[in-house]
Amino acid sequence: MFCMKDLPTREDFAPLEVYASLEPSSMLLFYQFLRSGSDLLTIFDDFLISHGISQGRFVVLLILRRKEEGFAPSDLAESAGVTRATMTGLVDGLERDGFVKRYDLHEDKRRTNVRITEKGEELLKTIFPDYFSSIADLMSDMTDEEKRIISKFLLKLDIGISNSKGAKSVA
Amino acid sequence: MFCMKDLPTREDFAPLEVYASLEPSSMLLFYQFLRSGSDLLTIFDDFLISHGISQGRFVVLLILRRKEEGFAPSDLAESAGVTRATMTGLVDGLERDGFVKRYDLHEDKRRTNVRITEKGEELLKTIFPDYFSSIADLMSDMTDEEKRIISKFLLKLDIGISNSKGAKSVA
DNA sequence: GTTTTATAGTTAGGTGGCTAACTATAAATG
DNA sequence: CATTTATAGTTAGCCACCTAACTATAAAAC
Repeated sequence: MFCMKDLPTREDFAPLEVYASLEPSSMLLFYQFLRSGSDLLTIFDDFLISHGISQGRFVVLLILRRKEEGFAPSDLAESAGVTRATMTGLVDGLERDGFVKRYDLHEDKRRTNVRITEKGEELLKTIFPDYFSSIADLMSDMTDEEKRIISKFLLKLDIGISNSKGAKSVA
Repeated sequence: MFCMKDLPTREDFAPLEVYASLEPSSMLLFYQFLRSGSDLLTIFDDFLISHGISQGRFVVLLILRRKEEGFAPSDLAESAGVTRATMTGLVDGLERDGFVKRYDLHEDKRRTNVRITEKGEELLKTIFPDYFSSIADLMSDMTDEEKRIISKFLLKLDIGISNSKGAKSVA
């Protein structure tokens, strides 16, 4: 979550113009983007919590739905973008509540296979209708053309992001 | 943070078309946006941690810089978008390390005033040059015209977001 | 002017991430 | 084949946020 509800204004940057590297338009967009992204994440979280599931758990169920034969916990972690340690906790909770099940793989005793259960599928089915319509509502002010433009922007931003990661200078 | 590195593709939504409320283009943009926003937040975090400060603390210092005479902790919490309890912890840590100082307000013994110290200012000054140039780099693929378009999009999204909040149906 | 209500800040305890270290098994190497 | 190295998963402990409850003070209402 990004902690800055009151975004700085263009005037706030005026006293900082001694810094040659300061680009107010980039700064403003950066903050605005973090703010919106963070708000969207919060809304997403709250929505799921009101349906009795955490974001992490929900995403695991969504991923499991993609492949009937199940996933290794490490693949789930990779797909979800969390550590294996975190995935252990998510799967523990989901299994305890009966939404997923672990199966042993006898060819390699280190490995495990995780599958969604019938109960897990049912949970998703109760959430989906609201979920889809809420997201559609969020985007309802935008035309398809606008969506296309934003999507292109996000790709450019991703390029900036991966460059940063590589350079390790990052912001 | 948004847990879903492998975003769903358009094909992933095909089996879900039984849901009338499903709008694949909205869903894809929603996920793409969450993903990029989350990546940006992570980069921002990592950058600050490499400079020895947490995001929450950094934002408090940025806010304090805006007003010489300082802020009440509750105003800081409001501006930062965190709870008062969280702000107590942030100010505790910053004060312990000498970056801010609490002052009593004698006209109302419940209240406190928090100000940035010289040491706090110095810390920001060591971070700023890198900070500004890193953000400028992130945005370097975009023209000013593009920034303007994105900014407009984000405002539209914010409208969707505040509508959701009001409706409490939210996604 | 006593009592009720509201406000500022803190404390206590919970959650969901993380890293680092550990266990068990498998694969590679001498 | 014995030993080293790598891999899958888990455990333990940290951090930053949250909510709910508490303390002290101030303001409002009888």
